[in-house]
Amino acid sequence: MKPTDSELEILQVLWQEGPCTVRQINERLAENREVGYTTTLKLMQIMYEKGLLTRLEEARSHVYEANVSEEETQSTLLERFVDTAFRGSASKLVMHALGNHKSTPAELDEIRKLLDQIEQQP
Amino acid sequence: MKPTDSELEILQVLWQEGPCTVRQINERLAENREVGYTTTLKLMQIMYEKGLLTRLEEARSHVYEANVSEEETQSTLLERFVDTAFRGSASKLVMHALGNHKSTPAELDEIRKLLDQIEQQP
DNA sequence: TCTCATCTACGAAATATTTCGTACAAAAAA
DNA sequence: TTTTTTGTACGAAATATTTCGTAGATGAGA
Repeated sequence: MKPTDSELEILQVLWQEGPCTVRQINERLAENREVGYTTTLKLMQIMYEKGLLTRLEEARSHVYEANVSEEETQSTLLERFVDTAFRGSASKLVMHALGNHKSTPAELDEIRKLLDQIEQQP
Repeated sequence: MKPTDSELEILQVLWQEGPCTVRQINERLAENREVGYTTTLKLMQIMYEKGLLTRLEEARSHVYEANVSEEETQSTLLERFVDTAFRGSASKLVMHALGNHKSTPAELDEIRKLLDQIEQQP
């Protein structure tokens, strides 16, 4: 399941904040760009129909929760992205990403450790 | 300039093959999925108007060429992708990419060298 | 010359995505 | 109780993207 750009924006808020009402999401989105309440509502209803979100209808204002994990979504999107933008070459993508040196030394160390792990497997 | 998915598909062919006619592109695209000739033509005309492609009109069938480099396009797309899918964390993306995809030992070595380079800069 | 195949241009349909207005229910405030 | 606020549902407009049909030009071959 590939979320659209707007859907991903909503998922990001839910992954960071946990369960939210439409109003809460809308307020977070509105920090960055202008967006009407019913726009956000409609999007979340669609996402609910698609199974991207679950919701509790007990209170008058429903509480929504992400029904896909951040990790799994990132993997899905990444796979597609590697294919379409980097012709399937994950290492090329990695080089590019590291090339824009925005990573801290600690992060670089973590990557190095991961490399060690991978190379030590037979 | 962010190319759409279809536009990126066409750019990929041009980056691999060099200058092409619409027919050549269409044949390459048709290897993977069904797509009409005029569909490809129209897309390439739009890309020309946007400045994504240049073209030689000397022959009856125009010869198109990419007007944006693969590298620069990858950087643009990557930056956006890191932000939307990985909240701006390039290192998280790298970890995912290395974890999910199989890279050859040679590629992993290259990455390691790049890490060395980055860390040795003051 | 007279088809026939192939090309461009371009309008418009088809599809996908995003945005919003309106109707109506229910809680909260006056 | 009456009014105001806040919520859902949902149709449909607005926008973006993709697809295709048709018209007309041009060159190749009969």
